[in-house]
This record gives sequence, C-alpha cells and structure tokens, in this order.
Amino acid sequence: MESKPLPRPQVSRTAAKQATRALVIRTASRAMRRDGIAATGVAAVMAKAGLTHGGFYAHFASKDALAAAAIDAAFAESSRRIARRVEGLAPAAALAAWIELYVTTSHRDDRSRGCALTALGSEASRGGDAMPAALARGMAQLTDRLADWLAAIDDPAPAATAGAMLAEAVGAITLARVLGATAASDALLTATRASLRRRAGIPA
Amino acid sequence: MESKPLPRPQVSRTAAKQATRALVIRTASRAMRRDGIAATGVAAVMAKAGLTHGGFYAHFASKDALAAAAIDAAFAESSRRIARRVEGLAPAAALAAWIELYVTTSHRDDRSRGCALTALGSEASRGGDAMPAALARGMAQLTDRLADWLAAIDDPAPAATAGAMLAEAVGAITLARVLGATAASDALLTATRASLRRRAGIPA
DNA sequence: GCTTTCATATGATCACTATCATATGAAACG
DNA sequence: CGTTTCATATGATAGTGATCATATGAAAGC
Repeated sequence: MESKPLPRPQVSRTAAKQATRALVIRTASRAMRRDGIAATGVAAVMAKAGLTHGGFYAHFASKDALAAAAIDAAFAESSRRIARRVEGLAPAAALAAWIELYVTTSHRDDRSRGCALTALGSEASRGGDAMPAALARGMAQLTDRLADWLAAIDDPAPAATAGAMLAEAVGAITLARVLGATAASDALLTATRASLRRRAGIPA
Repeated sequence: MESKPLPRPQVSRTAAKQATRALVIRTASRAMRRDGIAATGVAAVMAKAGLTHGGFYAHFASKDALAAAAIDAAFAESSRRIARRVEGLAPAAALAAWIELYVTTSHRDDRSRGCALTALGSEASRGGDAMPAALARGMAQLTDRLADWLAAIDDPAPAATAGAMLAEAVGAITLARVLGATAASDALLTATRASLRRRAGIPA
C-alpha cells in the first residue's frame, strides 16, 4: 500500500511536463498582471494555455503557488529585457536606458508585459507567504542592479538611491495607470523621467 | 400599475438612510483598503456594518459603485488628516509634515486607514469607469495641494514636482509593503523621506 | 387609529470558483 | 507486443460571489 516500487522517473516525459508547466506559468503571468490575481481564474489560464483545468493540480499545489511562479517568471522576463537593453552600455548610460525603458507610456499601457511590482505589488503583498517572497526576490534583484550602476558613478549611497529611484518609477507607473492614457498621465511620466535622470546624475 | 401618485419624499427618513449609507461606505473603505476590492464581499461589508446583505442594492447600484464611493471616502479621510496635521504651518513646513505623515512605517503597516492610491491604485484602475475616476479626483486634489506648497517655496515647476513626489511616496509605500515590517523596508522608507525632503528643498 | 411608504431583512438564484476523484490514451519499458 | 506509467481530460463537489424578489415592521401622514 505504501511501498515504493519506484521504477525511477523518466526524463523525456518530465521534460514535456516542464514545458507545459512553463507555458501555464507564462500564460498566468500575463493574465495576472493584466487582470489581477483574484480576477484570473485557474480554469481560464489553463484554457488560454490550450489545456483543461483538470491537470492543474498535477503542476501546482494551489493557485497561490501558481501566482508566485508567475511573479518569478515576470521578473525573469523583465530582467532579460533589461539585460538586452543595457548590453555593453556604461553605468550612466545603462541607468538612463533603464529609465527610458521603465517610465514610459508603453509600460503604462501594456500591463500584461509590465513590471510585476506595479501590477501585483499591492495585491500580492496582502496574501500568503510565497507571493510576497517572490516579489521581494525580484525587487532585490532589481535594486541590486540599479545600485551597481549607481556605485559605478560614485553615488554616495547606492542602495538607498536605488530604492528611492525604484519607488519613484513604480509609483509613476501606478499613478499614470490611474490617469489612463491622458495628457496629464503623459506629463507625469515625462516629469518622472526627468526627475530620475537628475537623480542619477544624468544631465540632458 | 405604472402610475406615480407621488406623495413627495420625506426628509428625516432620508437622513437616516444617508447615515447608514455613510456607515456602509466607511466600512467598505476600510475593508477594501485592507483586503482589496475583489476580496471584500458585499455581504461581509454589510455584516460588519451591522446590517444584512439584503438592503445593499437600495443604497448602491453595484459593488463597483460602492467601491467608487469608498475611494472618495478614503480621500476625504486622508485629506482631513493632512489638513489637521499642517494647520497653520508655512509651506515648507507643511511639505515636511506631509512627508512625515505619508512615508512612515505606520502608513505601511495600517493598510485600512492608508492612502487609497497605494492600496487600490492598481486594482481599481483596471475596472469600470467610476473607480478610476474617483482615484483620479483624489489624486488631483492631493497633487494640487502639494503643488501649492511647492509654488510658495519657488519651485520652478510645481505641478511636475508634485507629481513626481507623489509618485515616489506611493511607490515607497508599495515597495515597503512588499518587504513587510523588515529592516530593509524601514531603510527604504527612511531613504525615501530623505530623498523627498531634499527635493522639496528642505535641509535637515 | 388606520393606511401607506420605505428602509432593511429573509431567502433564493445563478454564475463561477478552487479543488479533487477518476478516466483515458499515448508514450516508455520490458 | 503487452504492460505500466503518467500527463492530461472529464466530470463532480462544495463554497462563495453578486444580484434580485419578496417579506416585514416601524415610522409618516391622514
């Protein structure tokens, strides 16, 4: 009954399973950032991934576990995007590039591919343990990156500056989304970009 | 059947109804800021207000309408709190007082009485029309207030600075909540206060 | 005092949700 | 080729949500 004959787990089967798992996570990551976690149903995610809801619990222990994985995936995606954008740039230029990538109307308008901190920070930090932990990991990764650049341009307190800059960027996208695609919203983003550039010691 | 004899609406009855309406809104405002809009059920709000769920639709057309009213109430509450705090202060001191009121661990830790922009900005800006409109109203009121103070201390672009400062404050609370009540979180708030003070031209 | 009005309560509906039990069908293995 | 394994599908279940229909009981008006 509880014996474990254990014929040893296969590998190629497992690989296929991991692939669909990754697909479900990617799908959920988009949907949750766009509609929120609560508003994103498990069945809807599975359907959008081309599956049915039945197999879900073979992949995840709970919806919260999926959400945590979705947050991790969102940060991984963002991280890749940043890396691609700053490749080969000097620290000051990298900071400027990050600002131009983050504080933009397209980030405001495309929630599904945006930063998990702005999209899910509020909702995810209320629930469970796994979700806030995933957010905190991604946030630390991002502030570390900013702090490295800031240290390289002789900022006196790179970690503190990085945190405050990220706060400003996150808040700007949040507020810009509140205002929608309006002139006031655009102006807020423009003002924030200027403010961040100034703080990063970038003239222009 | 469809005639309207119309004996004229009474007044004192109406006053009582408005009182319970206000109570329901206040209750919802707290609950929604703490748990989010989706996670706050209509029946739960009514129960917490000492009523049953039945009468709800005599007061509000929908849950969204309640949420919009709850957002308005949250801003009204915050506005009163700010007014009380800055009463009689000169512009620079008022700005400093606002920073000390907003970017604090107690704001981070008490979601239910905090700013609606941080608590509900993300979620409410996704849905309907009424909720984002309420948020935008409250936000405009707040940025106007900050801009007035900034103009009085000769900031060259009060509106832009006000927007960027609010963004930083909102983002800081959001990120601090992600980190929970930790040393890193406290440090982020401290760094953000310093950053905001510097921006508002306050030495200290 | 009787009747009408209306704020709130009781109770139901219907959609949808997360979660789980079981079935199926193809790949892996002997 | 037959058997086993397991990833996914089919099909419950049980709860919860918003919303609405109707009942009730007290105050308002005559």
